[in-house]
Amino acid sequence: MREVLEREAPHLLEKREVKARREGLPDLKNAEKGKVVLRFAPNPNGPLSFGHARGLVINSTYREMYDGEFILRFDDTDTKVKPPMLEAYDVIQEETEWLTGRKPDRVVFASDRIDEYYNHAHTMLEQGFGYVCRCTAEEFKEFRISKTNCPCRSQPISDNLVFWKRMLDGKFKPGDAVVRVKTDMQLKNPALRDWPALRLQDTALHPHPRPEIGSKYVVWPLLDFQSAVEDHLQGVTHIIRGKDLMDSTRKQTLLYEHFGWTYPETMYWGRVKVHEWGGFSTSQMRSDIESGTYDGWDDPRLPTLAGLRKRGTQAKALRNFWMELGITQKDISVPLATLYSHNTKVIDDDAPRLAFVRHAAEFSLEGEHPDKLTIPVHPNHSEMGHRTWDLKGGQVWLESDDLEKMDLRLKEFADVALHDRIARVESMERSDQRPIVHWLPHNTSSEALVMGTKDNTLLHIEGRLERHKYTPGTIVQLERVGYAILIDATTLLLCHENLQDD
RNA sequence: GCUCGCGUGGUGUAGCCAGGUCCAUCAUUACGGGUUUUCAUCCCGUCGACCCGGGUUCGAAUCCCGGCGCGAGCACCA
Repeated sequence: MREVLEREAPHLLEKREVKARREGLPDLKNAEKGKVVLRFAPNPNGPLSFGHARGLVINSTYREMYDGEFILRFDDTDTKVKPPMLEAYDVIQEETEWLTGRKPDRVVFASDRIDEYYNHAHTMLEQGFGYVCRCTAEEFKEFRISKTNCPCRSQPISDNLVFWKRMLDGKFKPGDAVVRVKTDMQLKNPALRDWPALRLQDTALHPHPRPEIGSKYVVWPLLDFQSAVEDHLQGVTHIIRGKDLMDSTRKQTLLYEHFGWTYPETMYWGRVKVHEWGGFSTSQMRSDIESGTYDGWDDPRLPTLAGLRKRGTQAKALRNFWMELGITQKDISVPLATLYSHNTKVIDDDAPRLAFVRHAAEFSLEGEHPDKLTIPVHPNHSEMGHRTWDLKGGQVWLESDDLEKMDLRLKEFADVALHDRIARVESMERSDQRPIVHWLPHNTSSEALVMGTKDNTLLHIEGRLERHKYTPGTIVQLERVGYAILIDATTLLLCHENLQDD
């Protein structure tokens, strides 16, 4: 068959290659191995959220694919509306390393680069493609809507330079003056018309949280200007970001044309909502934490990286999750089950099994039975060893919900019949089809607490936990309950939201 | 309103740029079955989709036009 095709229609064979399922991310346009520079630029107004992980995963994966460079940049140029949080700078760097598996090649603080932005603003005014606009925001909005030039647009360069100096010297109040990029007020897209590049901020009242910056500057660049200039300065070759920034690309391209620069290649992803979480914003979480609604940024109910990590979500699972979504521009809504499925695949092989008996009821064991029991740590991995239970004293704990049936098989142990508070051993061998339940001997267990989340509330389940020597942070599987991470020896947190129990 | 973008099973995703091998990929969910002395893991199976209408073409998920739906931007936020 293949020979015939090769002879008669070789093009059909080539097509098959093309249609094979693509592995991983699509190729970058105009990318040369070793010469790709990517960046991820969050506002450090809080720790990273679930959504930020996409930017980190996609950009850092391309860094690996192309043996390029990855920059982590703090876009911390707003001190009032979305003020940075001092602790976030370190937290974000640590979280970035955790998620991507290595440190960024460069870390850039926009607030350290203000002089660079000033220089470019000055160039812009000097060369006449920017101007100082003294209209109010409302006045300018009218001009934007009516496609008419604002009076400031035509003032001479010398005036612009004078006004610029007065801005820098603090002679204007916030709102009194702004530096705009001259584009064209006739542009079809209203968002692009003479967009603002730098504005004034009252940094006496709203100082920058970094002590070395504080109230040092009153003129601050806006995102579109700062980001555009910095991308050029850092030699960024590819920008991959949310499609909400599409107009940013268009604005910035106009600025690049003025400067005679070439804009990087861009790609976008759409909006992602997680069904169970709905909408969260960093500022909203911040105020909810301050008001005590949540325990902190690592509250497991919160869609933060810290919260996910605390409940045992693995970096690898997050990476797989975002890689699977890829970079389509579709706006999507995904269920947490998808993330949990990835996480389960990552953790199961390494999760030692432990018994946790919920709402435990105590029984006395009667009848012939050994006083010791040895069972595997992991049913699929004998190399993980075994655990030994001490049955001396004959006191055992069973789960309240399992007591509806009087005849039960204690897992890995014996068939028993329940009567009052007595469990009589009927057979060590499995003798019938009675249900198999997990259980614990009194001597090998302690009281414990398992926490979980459900519908944005915290669950607390009390019970008996098998004795163990695992350290906090270990992820175990509680048999018949679910995966959980150790907070301390007798406190655990369920990794995945359990939809059917309790 | 203006501007931009996106529409493949319940949820995601591949295929679309370079039309035929697509009665459409893979994953997830649900359901069923198997392995297993866990309601876990693993394995097998089943259900299930090209937004609508025209056009081009021998042939359209793929190209063109129109409609509809959804989303984003139009901040002196990022």
